[in-house]
Amino acid sequence: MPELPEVETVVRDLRPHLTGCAFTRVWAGRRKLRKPWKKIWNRQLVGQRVLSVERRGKWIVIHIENDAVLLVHLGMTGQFCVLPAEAPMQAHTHLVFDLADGRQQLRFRDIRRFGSATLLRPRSSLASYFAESGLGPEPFDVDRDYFRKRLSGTARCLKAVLLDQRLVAGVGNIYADEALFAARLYPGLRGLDLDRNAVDGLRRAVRVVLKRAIERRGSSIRDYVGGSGLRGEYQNEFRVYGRTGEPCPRCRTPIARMVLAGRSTHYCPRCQAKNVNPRVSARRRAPALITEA
DNA sequence: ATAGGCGCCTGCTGGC
DNA sequence: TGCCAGCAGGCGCCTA
Repeated sequence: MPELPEVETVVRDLRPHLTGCAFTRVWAGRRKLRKPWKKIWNRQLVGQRVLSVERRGKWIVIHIENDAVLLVHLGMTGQFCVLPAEAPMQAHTHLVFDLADGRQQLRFRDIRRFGSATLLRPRSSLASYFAESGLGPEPFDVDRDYFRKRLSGTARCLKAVLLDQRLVAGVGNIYADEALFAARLYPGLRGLDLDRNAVDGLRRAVRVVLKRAIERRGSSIRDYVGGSGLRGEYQNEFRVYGRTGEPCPRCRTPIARMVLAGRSTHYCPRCQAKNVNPRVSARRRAPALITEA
């Protein structure tokens, strides 16, 4: 579910509630998440204050006193909210952290349990944790040269490249499709098919789409809510994602759907050209890419 | 190196 | 009405 804009929204919502606040009690349910929660972490967290709440890619990073980090991933259906302690406990709530004021709780809820919560100690292991997974740079930190280099060197399709967290961290299925539409690029093009302009355009599109989605507090299709329980609004601005058969907002051609990199992929068959730069260089059209619909 | 397939989970929708 | 297949915002593992 949650991609960079959703996780960023959660982090921004949680930050004012958690920063400087101590955990007074931790409760963990029996059913395990992607990684099991260890009982010893309860004791290690109680009495400790939150130093900061940050985001890295799709990860929520909560720095705690006592040289620890609470690392949370929302998977597909994770919700991480501060709620009044008396709020009814919803089904699929797996972790509850009582906050020092006694009136509020931080709760982790996850229907499909693809999410995870881990306590890392010491804090310095955070860097190696991300390094081992090869987590790439934040999209807003990526410069032109890096993007050109990584794109030109790969025969993988653009959709797969954008979903690969090692290249750029935080893009998921929705924003990959939306960015490719914004850049007018066919998702099945290979990285090395693109000229410099196209690569630069894609980098720009990723940033613009993510930034706008953050402004709209992310996208709520079914389960996603921010850290305050509020839904996002960007789903109202989708141009292709989930709009199979509806008219393209630019040219009215029906939006098409195909499976790429194992994921449902939505695009406009007319304005997302299979050749790189249709208006400028029809010559560059690669024959292998203009067959099949 | 990379694509494809599966598994991990639950819940909802649409077709018959 | 009921059943079943297919689908869903993620990711890691395996195989070819």
